[in-house]
Amino acid sequence: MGRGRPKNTGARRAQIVDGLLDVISERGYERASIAAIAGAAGLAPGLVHYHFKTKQAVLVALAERLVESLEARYDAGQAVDDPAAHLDAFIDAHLAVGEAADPRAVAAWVVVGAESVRQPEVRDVYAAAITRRLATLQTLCAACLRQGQGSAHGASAAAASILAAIEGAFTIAVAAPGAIPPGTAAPTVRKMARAIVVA
Amino acid sequence: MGRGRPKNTGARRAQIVDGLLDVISERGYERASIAAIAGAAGLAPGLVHYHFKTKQAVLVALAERLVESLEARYDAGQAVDDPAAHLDAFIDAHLAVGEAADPRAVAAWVVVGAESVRQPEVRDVYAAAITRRLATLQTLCAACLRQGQGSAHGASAAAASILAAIEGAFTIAVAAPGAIPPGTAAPTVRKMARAIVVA
Amino acid sequence: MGRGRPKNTGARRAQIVDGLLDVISERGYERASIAAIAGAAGLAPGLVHYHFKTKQAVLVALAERLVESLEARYDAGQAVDDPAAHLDAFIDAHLAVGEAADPRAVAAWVVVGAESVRQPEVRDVYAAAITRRLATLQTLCAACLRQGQGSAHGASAAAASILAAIEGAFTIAVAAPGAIPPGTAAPTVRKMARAIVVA
Amino acid sequence: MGRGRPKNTGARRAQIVDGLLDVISERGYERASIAAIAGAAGLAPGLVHYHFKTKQAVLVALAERLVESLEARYDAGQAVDDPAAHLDAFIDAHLAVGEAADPRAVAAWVVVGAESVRQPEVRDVYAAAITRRLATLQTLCAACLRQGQGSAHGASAAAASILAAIEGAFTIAVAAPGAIPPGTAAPTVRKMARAIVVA
DNA sequence: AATGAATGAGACTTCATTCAT
DNA sequence: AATGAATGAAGTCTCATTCAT
Repeated sequence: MGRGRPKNTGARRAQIVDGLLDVISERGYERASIAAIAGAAGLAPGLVHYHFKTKQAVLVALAERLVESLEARYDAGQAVDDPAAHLDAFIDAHLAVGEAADPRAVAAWVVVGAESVRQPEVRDVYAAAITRRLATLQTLCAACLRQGQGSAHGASAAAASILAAIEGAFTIAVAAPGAIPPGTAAPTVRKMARAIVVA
Repeated sequence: MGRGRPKNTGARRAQIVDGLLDVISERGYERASIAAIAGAAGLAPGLVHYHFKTKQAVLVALAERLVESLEARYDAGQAVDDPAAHLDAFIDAHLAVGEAADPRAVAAWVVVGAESVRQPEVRDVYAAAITRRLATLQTLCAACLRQGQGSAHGASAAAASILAAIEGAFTIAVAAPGAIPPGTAAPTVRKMARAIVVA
Repeated sequence: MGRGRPKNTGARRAQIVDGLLDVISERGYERASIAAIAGAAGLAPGLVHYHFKTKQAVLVALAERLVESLEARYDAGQAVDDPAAHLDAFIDAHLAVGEAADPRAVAAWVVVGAESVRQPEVRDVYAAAITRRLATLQTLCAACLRQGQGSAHGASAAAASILAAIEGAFTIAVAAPGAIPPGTAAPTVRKMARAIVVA
Repeated sequence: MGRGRPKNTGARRAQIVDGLLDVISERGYERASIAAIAGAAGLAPGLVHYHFKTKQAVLVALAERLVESLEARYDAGQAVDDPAAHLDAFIDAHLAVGEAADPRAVAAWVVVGAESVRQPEVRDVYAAAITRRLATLQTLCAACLRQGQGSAHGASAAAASILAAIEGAFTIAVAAPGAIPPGTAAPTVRKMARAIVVA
């Protein structure tokens, strides 16, 4: 007896998450029906619930993927030794996404943030990502501050400011497009960051 | 004249908007059914559509009220003459809301931002508020910069950074509560603002 | 003590029936909400149920008015002595309405016919009108036939044909406008009538 | 291929249209709620919107079916060569339906005519059917007239009269049952038709 | 694994009717 | 007589989920 059909669960799950990303970034979560997700993924509706127990599970999977790809993008740029350069790289990793690389991911991320207000499972993923990035940022800020002023005092507040500016730039880019001229968010936030970790 | 039942639409509309604020801040827009809104407002469900044409119209009214109350809060603090003090007042007006005064309003504002991704009528209100605040901030930043460095160069970028930090602090406060220690957002952003409009 | 406010029930009722005629002829009975009727009549919604017990009563009143005005139109043309002329006058009285005089009344009449399928009270009015007109027509046809062929045989069938042609012309005029060129219905049916009551 | 559940949309759609025919002919379109339609069809309410996008689409499908069956009924009787016999066959095809064969279809057709006053999509179907039948009738009348009087003059008016009489007989049969004795409509209209295409 | 039908709850919205003023 | 608010019961439609094939 053969082994039956080869498993392809991983690929199918990815395909479905892609479908949600498509729909969510164009029409929001409320309009992201199972049928719409399946349609965007090129699959039959019934298959979604074969690979995911609930619709919410798809959203959580998407949130996880967005976080991973953001973090991967930053990790990729880690070679140099200058703390200030690291900080710039961190900001670019996030806001480059926000402007050029993948507007769909940004829109989806904003929606995930909003959904996390009410879906605890989503919030867990979102909050964990925020916390992790805050920690990373704090380390970077501390290193910069030590080099500049000799002490790491204020690193936590600086990290919070920078992360808030990044997330806020996402929100504004999606909800009030045009308010911030394209291409200016990354340099602006870089400049702001330097101002507070050097002084 | 004076015959017949007196009108009370204004009061009822406010009551309904209150109901939406209640529900939205606790359970999000998706769960804010007409029945839930009416229940929170202590009214019969049918009344909602007597005073508002659609559910979206209630959301728009709520968005408008949130904007108004934010702007009123800032306007109330306008007496001094020092540009830096004005900038501080602006930030406090927003982030004080975000932390102490009315967490329901902050949660609702974040949801409005997310809904505005897909509902053009909501986006109009949201984007207009962002644009207006950006303009105000830019004026404030320009005044500060002229006092400090003699020229207003960079006022636009500074304003964008500050507003992004404010909006981002809202999002994070709602979606990842605890990531930023309560009470620190306002002073942190104030410090950041000073760093970039003085240097 | 005075006599209080002078009664104006008759005028108000007519006004309300007018409102229904307006709405029904433009949007059909299904869309004829009390609010829409009152709006078209320039009155407050609550007043409709003050003067009519139910919405259906308004429809019945409208049906009665339509019937009356049709019959009045025919009666007005009754002076001559030639039976064939009377028959022509009868047809013109109906189809002139159908084409030039008042398209609103025709549309309303077609809707009344359809509503009478399901509302017994409306059907009573409609069926009574049909029956009455059939009797009138039969008399006219009999007179014509006697003059032509000496006997009234076939008057009943002739009357039925003619009335069916009239009602059918109404329906077609409303539901398939353009199928019958305007202005041709009356002469065509007149010709047809003459063919069957003379031969 | 062959895997998965087989499609059955065609059969289900027909079943649902049947349900609407049932309800509409007994209670009118206004009472034909989705629940009532589904109930008459023996299906769950949700299924209706799985197979039809809107309720109106069901009505349009019903209108199309009524038209098809009428036209099929006439086409079936096309063998002879005598134009007058064709004309008789045409009339019988319609009015036989109206009297004996399927009173439900007649009632439904009258309602469709009334609904077409306000629903453009329904009107399209209805008007197209009227136009097509008018064209057919005109050809038949022209053939009869040429045989009788040598010229086809008046064929158009004759066709309009006959079609109006047919549609009117439908309306009267439904809305004022009993006004025309059962079984007399077809011979009466046949006689009328002969009178105007022979003279 | 996959397809697509089926279900039933619940959403928004409309509206006839009643009622307070 | 008149106004306009209030109610609650439908109605249409959407959709996550389940299930037969």
